[in-house]
Amino acid sequence: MVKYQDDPLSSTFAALADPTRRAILARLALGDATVSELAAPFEMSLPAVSKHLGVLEDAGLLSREKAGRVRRCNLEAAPIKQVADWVSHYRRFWEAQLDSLARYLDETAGADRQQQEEENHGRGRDDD
Amino acid sequence: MVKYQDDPLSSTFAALADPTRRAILARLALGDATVSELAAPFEMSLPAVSKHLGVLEDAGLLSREKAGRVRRCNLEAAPIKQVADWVSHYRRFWEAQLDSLARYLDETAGADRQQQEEENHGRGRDDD
DNA sequence: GCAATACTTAACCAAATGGTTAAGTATCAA
DNA sequence: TTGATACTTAACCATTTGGTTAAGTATTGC
Repeated sequence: MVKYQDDPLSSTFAALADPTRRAILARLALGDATVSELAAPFEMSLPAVSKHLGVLEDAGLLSREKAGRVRRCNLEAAPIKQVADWVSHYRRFWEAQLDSLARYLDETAGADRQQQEEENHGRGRDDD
Repeated sequence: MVKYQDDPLSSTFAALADPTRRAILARLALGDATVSELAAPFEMSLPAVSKHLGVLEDAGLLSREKAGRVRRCNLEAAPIKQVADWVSHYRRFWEAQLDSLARYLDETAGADRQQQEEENHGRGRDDD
């Protein structure tokens, strides 16, 4: 079936699709750490964490340098920038939603305010 | 093993970790479309596309409304905004890298240029 | 009503994922 | 050199994923 291989964005998204790995990245955002330090907060075995680190490393999100018998892990943000770039193409869509909400609020607040109570069944989004 | 279930960010990332699904979203960014229209560019079977749409819908990235015997699919950008928010926490890292790269280039271009060839084993990243 | 259209659902398969335990490797410390 | 430390690798397992084909379900048009 052969997935990704030369599809960096897919492997980045796949790497990020796991809460353990995102927690590891969050930890690394505070500063570099050894494998044991990264593993400590999790209940899973060390090999399991090691695999997660492998996935992150394959996705280019993490680099490791051996220093004696410990491996120092560093966050590598470049693939996240790729994600940010991909995401940016869709920004207008959620902003459009906010825009039309704002426009709606403007309109109702502006001219015909008395209509508000008659037809406040409108576009009832209040979870933003 | 029970994954995600109540981890929207994970299921969003997982949904985005497939080029077919990202292509579908890109198509939907041009306007809504029926299932057949979405399926047309791909060589895979219709059920396969249907499954992809199911994954996107489960992740909240797509909504479908039945109109007669066709299903109109719409892009839903809210989960992508969640991704953008997550990503934003890491923005400073790639900006920092670009900064330090710029600083490094400034330094090497500036003062001691002759040292470059003696120690260009340094931070040998050239794949940016 | 009957056939075509536009799907979805079911059943199946191979490969990938995420975990385990056990064994291996490299380094430090005594 | 021997043992502990810090991992990684191997082998295994259950579940998920992404595809297939075949069958099922609405809806439309004749």
